[in-house]
Amino acid sequence: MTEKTYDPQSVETAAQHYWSSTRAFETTEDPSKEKFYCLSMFMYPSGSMHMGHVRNYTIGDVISRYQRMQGKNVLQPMGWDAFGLPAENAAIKSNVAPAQWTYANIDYMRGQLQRLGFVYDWSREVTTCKPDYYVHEQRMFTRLMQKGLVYRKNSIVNWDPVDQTVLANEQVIDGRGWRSGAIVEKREIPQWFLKITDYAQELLDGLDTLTGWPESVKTMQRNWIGRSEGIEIQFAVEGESEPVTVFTTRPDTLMGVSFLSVAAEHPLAQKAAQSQPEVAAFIEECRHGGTAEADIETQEKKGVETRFKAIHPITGETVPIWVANFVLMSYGTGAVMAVPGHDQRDWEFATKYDLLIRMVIVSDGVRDAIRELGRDAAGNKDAMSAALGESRAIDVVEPAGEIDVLDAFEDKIITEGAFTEYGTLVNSGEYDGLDFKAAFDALATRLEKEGKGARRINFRLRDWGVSRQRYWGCPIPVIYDKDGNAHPVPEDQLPVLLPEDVEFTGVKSPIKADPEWRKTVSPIDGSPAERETDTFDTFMESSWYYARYTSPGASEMVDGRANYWAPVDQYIGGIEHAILHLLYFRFYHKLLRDCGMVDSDEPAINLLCQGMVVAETFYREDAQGRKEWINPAEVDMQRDDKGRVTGAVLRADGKPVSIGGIEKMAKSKNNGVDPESMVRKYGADTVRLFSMFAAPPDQSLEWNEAGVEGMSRFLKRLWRELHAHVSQPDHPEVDAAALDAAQKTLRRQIHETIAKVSDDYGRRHAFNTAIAALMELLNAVARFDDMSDQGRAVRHEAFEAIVLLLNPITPHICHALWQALGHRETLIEDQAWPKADPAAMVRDALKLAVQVNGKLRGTIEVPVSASKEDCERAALAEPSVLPHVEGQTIRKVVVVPGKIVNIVV
RNA sequence: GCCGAAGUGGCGGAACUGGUAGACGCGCCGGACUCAAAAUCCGGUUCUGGCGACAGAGUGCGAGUUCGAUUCUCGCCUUCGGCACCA
Repeated sequence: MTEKTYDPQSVETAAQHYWSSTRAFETTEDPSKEKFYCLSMFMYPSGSMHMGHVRNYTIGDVISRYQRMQGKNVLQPMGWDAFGLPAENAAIKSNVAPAQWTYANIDYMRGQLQRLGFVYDWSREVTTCKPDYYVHEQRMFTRLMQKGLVYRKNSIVNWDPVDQTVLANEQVIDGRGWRSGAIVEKREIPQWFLKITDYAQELLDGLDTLTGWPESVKTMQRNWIGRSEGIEIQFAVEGESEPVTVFTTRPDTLMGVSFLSVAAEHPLAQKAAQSQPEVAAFIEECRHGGTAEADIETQEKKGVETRFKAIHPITGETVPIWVANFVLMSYGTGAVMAVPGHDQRDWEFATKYDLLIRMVIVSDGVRDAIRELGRDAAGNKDAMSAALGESRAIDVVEPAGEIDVLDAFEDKIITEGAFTEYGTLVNSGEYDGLDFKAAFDALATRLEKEGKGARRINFRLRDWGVSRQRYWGCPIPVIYDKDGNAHPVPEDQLPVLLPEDVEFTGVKSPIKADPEWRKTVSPIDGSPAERETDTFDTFMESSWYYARYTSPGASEMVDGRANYWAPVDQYIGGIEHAILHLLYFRFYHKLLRDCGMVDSDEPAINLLCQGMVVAETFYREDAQGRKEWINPAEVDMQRDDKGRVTGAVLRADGKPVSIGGIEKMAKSKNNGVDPESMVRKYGADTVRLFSMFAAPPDQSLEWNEAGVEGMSRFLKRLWRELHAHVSQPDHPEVDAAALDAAQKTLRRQIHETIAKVSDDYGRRHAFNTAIAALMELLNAVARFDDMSDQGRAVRHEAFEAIVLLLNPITPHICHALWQALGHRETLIEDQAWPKADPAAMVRDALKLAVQVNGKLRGTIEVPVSASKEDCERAALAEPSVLPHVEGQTIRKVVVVPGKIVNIVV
């Protein structure tokens, strides 16, 4: 049992074998125990694990094992997000069917997970590309169709005119198709949508109940949902029967409207294009480029004037209508009223095309300045200065009056940029002098009375487009009859199977290319009909997998077991999923609830978003200046005698390479480190320990092999020191009353460490500082050379604590060391998390810092019972403090009990 | 462009509720052991000045609040994540 040196491979094989042969992590519903559902985002089977996975799953495994040691019934499942684009790309590249590629990857990666010691309940594994999984998704969709939560409408996609295919945003690079290089066009095709907007308000309100989610994620979701209160206003168009409807959150600026802007896809733009070649040409130009919002928002703002004129709903004035490339057809009504004086984007557009800029709102400062001037025509310059800001005030010629203030402010708006804050209305006829709220109410009431508008709550959130024109996805269960009417596939005909044994050569989906696959009959009258050949967005599968884990084998999507396990107690995944996945996940849970499948309102109580794994990059440039990226594993760093990095060399040839900076681990920069090779070299425990130690879980983690070696040293040292201890003669129980000062001190540190580490695991998820505290404890134990009976007893207590506290992170070595400490039960069976003993943590003296004017000048030690006056007296008597207070008047002394004394002189 | 984060020694990071900045680890320097090396152990290591005691500066930049700011407020800079068809 007492091996001399630590051999990770044999220790880990033995522990893993023990866990799998005893099925230690298979879980059943047990109402007598508190449940804990710990879920890490499931894996895309890309072929091999990367460090991001290791980090994600280590965090999940640590939390699961910790909760299990708290005596809870823990569910930790794993599965495969198996549909998606990369399988199609692999199929094209290596001429292997997507299904075959996917299943082979899953088999390999399952082994990788096991070798890292992650203990999942594999009896609950899900694979989303299998019919026994996606049949439930199809059935759910047909039910949602019947509930009216599904509809079909045209929407815009990226179209590659050369490959004749729809491209994902990722496949559009600088406006061109990634394979063909052709300039991408926008194209409208009919697609299926889920009415997530019906749940917009609930998704927004629900965020307030998610106290265990990071604030940043909730803020991003709130902004994404984007609730705004405003008015929908109809502008009649001269000579047209259909008005243009706009939505605005700033009706107070209505009198400042100097034109309307509509999207290129807006019906009025299309109509203008018929008679105006320049409009047609502009719309054509807008068709180029991708659909990504980032591209649209960063491109140059351009527009063209149409022949149409809109009629202002209050003044009856006519204003021009423009087509503009920054108006999104998918947001609001596809048309906006432009108020260049009070909206910066409109201001830039108006400046560029020389359109009218009107001032209709003034700041409170200007309003106050005018009131001031009304009372006292003198004393004007200061008021103006305050109202306008330093730069404008100097230009004002005295004597300034009310008109000068307004003129100067208007001048500022026209030349310097829009004034976008709330203020007081001017140049607005009967509405002059009103503030935002009063103007909003007055205008809303009038427009509603005249039938020209209505108060409205608008959401930025758009309905979820779930159609994809791809092969490797779940077939959308819809049948089109001969008249083109869509019908859900009847439940007894589900699943609609995706053929797996196909030739996939590239552009066209095999189920679209095959004229037979789509042939079916109408569920209404049995006449010939065709299937939908689009497949679902893969976010569909990842929106409910957590629920399926609770009910393996259920004939429906979930069964009664779902309410035992759901909601997830701890969800762990990358911050990159903060909006899309996590919003669809929440939405789908509400759909499940409304279909009577779960009782809860939200799918996950606590959320932890881990940061990325990054690493240094290295490269050499060839003659053309192209960079050849070199893997960090092949490079040695060079340093000066102060340890500063001076350069790096390729180990193979000893010649220098350039250092390219820290980047996210990626194939493109060849800075990925293979987890498998790290496990072979150092063992899974070391890899797990490093990934938990090097950074707090929510920050990015820099992979550094020297740091990994440090972790390996720590585990070897623990092994050595612990075995040295157990080779000593047996020791008695700890007798707290009989301990000497040094023994007491070590014992206090043991219990302080138990308290700190428990808090770090359970509340803070600060695994890095938990490990640091355990290292400090081991350092203290190693220095503690007391070989007496009580000395050995206290040392034993320390080792037991270290092994138990470290177990969630490095479970293999702890499994072995627990038995080395003489336990007959294995650690996984004992499930005992240690408790800190308050009696062992009592101190009789406290250290206080003494500051003079906020600067540290010394420390004092006082009894725990010392009063504020005692502390002050001791501080003023401290020799290192004296020189700084002598000859000075003491103005104030701040004493913070247990922390600090600050003397102000 | 919009939304959300992050920025602290040579490096990763710590300081949890406004109270001793730099825990722990890496790297580097010095020492012990060794024929030697590896491994291991011990000591040192923010910067500047000083032989030293010590003094001064210091948490991206610039202001502010406070007896006291890495922490709170305002304004900037840089880097990263997301932006609806990558997952």
